Amino acid sequence: MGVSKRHIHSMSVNQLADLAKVLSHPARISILNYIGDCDGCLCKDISQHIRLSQPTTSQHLQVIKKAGLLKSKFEGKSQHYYLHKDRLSTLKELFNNFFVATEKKCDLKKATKTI
Amino acid sequence: MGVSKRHIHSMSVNQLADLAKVLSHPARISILNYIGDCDGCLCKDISQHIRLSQPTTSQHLQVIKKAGLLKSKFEGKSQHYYLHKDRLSTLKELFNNFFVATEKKCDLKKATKTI
DNA sequence: TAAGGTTATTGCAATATAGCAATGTGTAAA
DNA sequence: TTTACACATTGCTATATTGCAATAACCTTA
Repeated sequence: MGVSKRHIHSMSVNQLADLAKVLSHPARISILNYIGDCDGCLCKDISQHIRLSQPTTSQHLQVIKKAGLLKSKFEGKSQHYYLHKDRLSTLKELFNNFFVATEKKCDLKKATKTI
Repeated sequence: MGVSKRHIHSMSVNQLADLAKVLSHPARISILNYIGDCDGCLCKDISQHIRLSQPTTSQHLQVIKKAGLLKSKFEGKSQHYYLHKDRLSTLKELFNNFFVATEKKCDLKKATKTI
């Protein structure tokens, strides 16, 4: 029926897919890159830099933040965005584990074949 | 207008986003997991295992293959799917580089701050 | 050639996503 | 209190994605 059937997949698989989805839009990659360069920057600056409107940028920021990859702090009249470094490390590990596990399976198959 | 504005982003950013998009659906993660366990398996088997219809499974397979993560071979009357290990390694590196670069930026900022 | 098995494609409906203008919300300074 | 600035939310349109039934295409083997 065109509805994504999340429930048939395992927790961990859904979790990885959700995090990949955050990275699946170039604007969100650009935003993460820019905040890395310019820790504590504002939505306005980000939107100018990536050349998308302020509302669009704000929405992307919410998506990234909901996934836990950003922190934000209100200072004066503006919201400052920071990378959530620990969470990024976790994410790095999750992706790495996925690839390593997949590679390992290949190697096991190959080893079994040569016996 | 609701059209994704790829052109405003750099090549490498678009490339990473495209690859993340492949992993952004749980069915595709499950498929990669399963093919890892069962190298050379058939669309029919995969579709039974992940409990999605054969057409749906076939479409996901095309998406993954188009990104270069799968190889396939016709043997007899059936198509056998294999992981493209080299390409997976490249992908692993791409993601890793992204995270490492992002982390490094944070560290540089921190170092500059303490000076 | 016909029959059977496997995969790809097509066509459709339901839902999700991306983008922006307009508007609301909240804070700081005048 | 008013003004000004920054951000979030709402409402909308255009497009993309997900899923399956039906069907086509393809390759074996009888």
